[in-house]
Amino acid sequence: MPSATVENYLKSILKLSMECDRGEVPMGMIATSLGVTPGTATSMMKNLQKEKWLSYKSRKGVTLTPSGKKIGMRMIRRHRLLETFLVETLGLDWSEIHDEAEELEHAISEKVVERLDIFLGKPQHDPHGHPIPTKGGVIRRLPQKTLLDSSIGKKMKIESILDQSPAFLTFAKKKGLMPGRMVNLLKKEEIADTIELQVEKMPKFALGYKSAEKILVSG
Amino acid sequence: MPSATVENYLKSILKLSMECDRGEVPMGMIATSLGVTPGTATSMMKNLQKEKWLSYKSRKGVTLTPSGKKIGMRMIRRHRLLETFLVETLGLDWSEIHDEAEELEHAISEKVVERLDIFLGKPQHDPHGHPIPTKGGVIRRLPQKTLLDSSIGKKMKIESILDQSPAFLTFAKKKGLMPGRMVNLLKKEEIADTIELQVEKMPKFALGYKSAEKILVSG
DNA sequence: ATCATTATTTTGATTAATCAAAGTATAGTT
DNA sequence: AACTATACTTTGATTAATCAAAATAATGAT
Repeated sequence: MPSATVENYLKSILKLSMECDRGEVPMGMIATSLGVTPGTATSMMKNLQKEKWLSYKSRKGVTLTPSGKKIGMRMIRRHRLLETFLVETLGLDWSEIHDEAEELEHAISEKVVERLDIFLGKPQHDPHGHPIPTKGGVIRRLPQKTLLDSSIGKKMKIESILDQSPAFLTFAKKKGLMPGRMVNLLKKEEIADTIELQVEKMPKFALGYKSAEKILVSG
Repeated sequence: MPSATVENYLKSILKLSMECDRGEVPMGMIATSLGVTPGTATSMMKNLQKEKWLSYKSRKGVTLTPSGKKIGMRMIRRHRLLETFLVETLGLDWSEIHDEAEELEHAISEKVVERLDIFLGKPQHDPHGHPIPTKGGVIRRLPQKTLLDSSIGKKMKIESILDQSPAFLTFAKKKGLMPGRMVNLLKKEEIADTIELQVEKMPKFALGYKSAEKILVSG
């Protein structure tokens, strides 16, 4: 039974290893991602290795073992199911659910997670559009690309918003850029560093390249 | 922001002070109720006093301050709302909800508690029949007595089961002795140390005095 | 009142998680 | 190759929560 702290380390390491992947996750990323000093991260890695949740090579980095990955995945599943519950059932706002879920994910039992999953109708995505891993720890992934890379004139479904900062989320919401909506990329203005787009029946508008890369679409 | 441990101490002390009340709650009860050694309890009391959550008199015992009572009440509210949610919404069994709620009550935020309360329709009682304190920390209490003390022939409503052990709960459930049901005390057999009773349209049966004192009724 | 029992407090140690600051590699210039 | 900056590790200390066992007080029976 890992502590809440350990669960957080394993979840963060799993996420880091999925994003910026190069076999090993370097110490520095772990420390910043968890908001601890590098020394704390190092000493924690030694403990996690002792428990066989990961393998740690000094000044190289860290790779999760299957059992470590399993715990990390479990935490992601819990987090995303909880976020879904908080929005769908309790009507909390998109922007406030992350911190709530962050606490609850350590307190909820396996049994309650599975009941929640059934109650919610086995959702595939959380309110941010992130896929919810299965009980077995598998992420069923659609082929996705960023809005910037999608083809002009083809209607795409918004899958998720990568920048989860309250500021960006609020902006995105106002423009209709929410998971599930259909979006049409009208044109790209390379020189102006903008794209023009239209979400369903809303007015068209422009978006910077940087922001367009924060929107994942499929279809 | 008290830690989960502190929340547990304050909740337990509040409960003890409501049950066996004599002004001060003695150390021994606190230690056993929390499953720690007496020494641990003593040193904890000193910390809690430093934080102004209670006042501690050496070899006398402990009384909660208003702020300590408030935290204790908040935990009871959370616990009972969570138990209600687990049974009503997720369909967990009566006998398994206590431990789940015990964990979740420390992780849930004020906001989520209140949303949950609304979602559940502001229930007055948890599934065991225990009253749920209001947000302000008030327990609205009906006049209640034990089944043993109720008058013969008068139909009473079962309010709660005092013995929450799985064994007793399972037995009570089988016999229909559940909060909300109407019960009729048919006769008392002082010599045999039993009462005879009937729950709604179920067959009549006998119950020992000791067990009859574990059922709270009103009406 | 005296002594034994029980209740409580003290003391000294332990564990998990953390930090600050000092030390050591590694990588990237020049 | 030498040097500097960055990345990482070590060391020593701290805090909250706990225990075991020794010390002390209170209670109750003789």
